Amino acid sequence: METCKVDTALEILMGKWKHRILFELTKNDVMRFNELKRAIPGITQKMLTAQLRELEHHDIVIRKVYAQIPPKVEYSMTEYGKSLHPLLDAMHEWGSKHAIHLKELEANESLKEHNA
Amino acid sequence: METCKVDTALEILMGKWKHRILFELTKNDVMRFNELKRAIPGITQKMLTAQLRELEHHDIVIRKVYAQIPPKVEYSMTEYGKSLHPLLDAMHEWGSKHAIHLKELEANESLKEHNA
DNA sequence: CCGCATCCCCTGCGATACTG
DNA sequence: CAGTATCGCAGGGGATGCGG
Repeated sequence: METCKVDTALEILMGKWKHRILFELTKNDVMRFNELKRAIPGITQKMLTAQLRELEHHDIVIRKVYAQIPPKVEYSMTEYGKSLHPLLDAMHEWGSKHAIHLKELEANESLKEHNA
Repeated sequence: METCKVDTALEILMGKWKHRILFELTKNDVMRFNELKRAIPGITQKMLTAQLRELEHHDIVIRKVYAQIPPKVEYSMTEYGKSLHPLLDAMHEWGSKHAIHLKELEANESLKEHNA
């Protein structure tokens, strides 16, 4: 195998909010629209809808509509989407360690500036 | 731990070419500028430079300059950057499987269109 | 409650040309 | 060989308002 398939994985995560949505859906198995919106500070309705649609289109997330008033829509990960869990966990773990590393870097840089 | 650190990991990979660069640098331990450029079809000099600079700034990649004419610059991953290897592998592996899943999805959709 | 439509801005990226 | 400098555009994404 020669070609790089990392981008194929990244395509799924691409977009400013997709990973946050997935992160929430790994913590809570099933969530309603506004529940997600509240859980993700800063996201707009437009973006939440758009990103969810893309995830749905990629068969990562499933959308369940209850025909009632007021409307009720539930989102959850598909069985296939759940195959992303280990990956998300790994990224989360690496990210946590990197956050620490970042602080060290910043500390060093402010030292340099201080000495300059 | 409550906050999502997946984005911290994604920040490293963000940008159209970063993952490709890292992918090459996992295959070949150390590469020269033009060697990378040749290995990554479609990338421009500007982008290659920019992305390398960011990776360098994040302490993922190291840049070694030889003071000679013609110039010679070598890029390689830092020890710290190598901690990304397992993650990149995992993404590559998931991506490979997903590429197959994608074909099934497309097949289903063309079926739907055909029946419509 | 859930979502679509519209407008607009900003930046990521490409193309191209120039230097030590 | 290994970069910088400049220009320009497409589209991702924010703000806002309407609709079932």
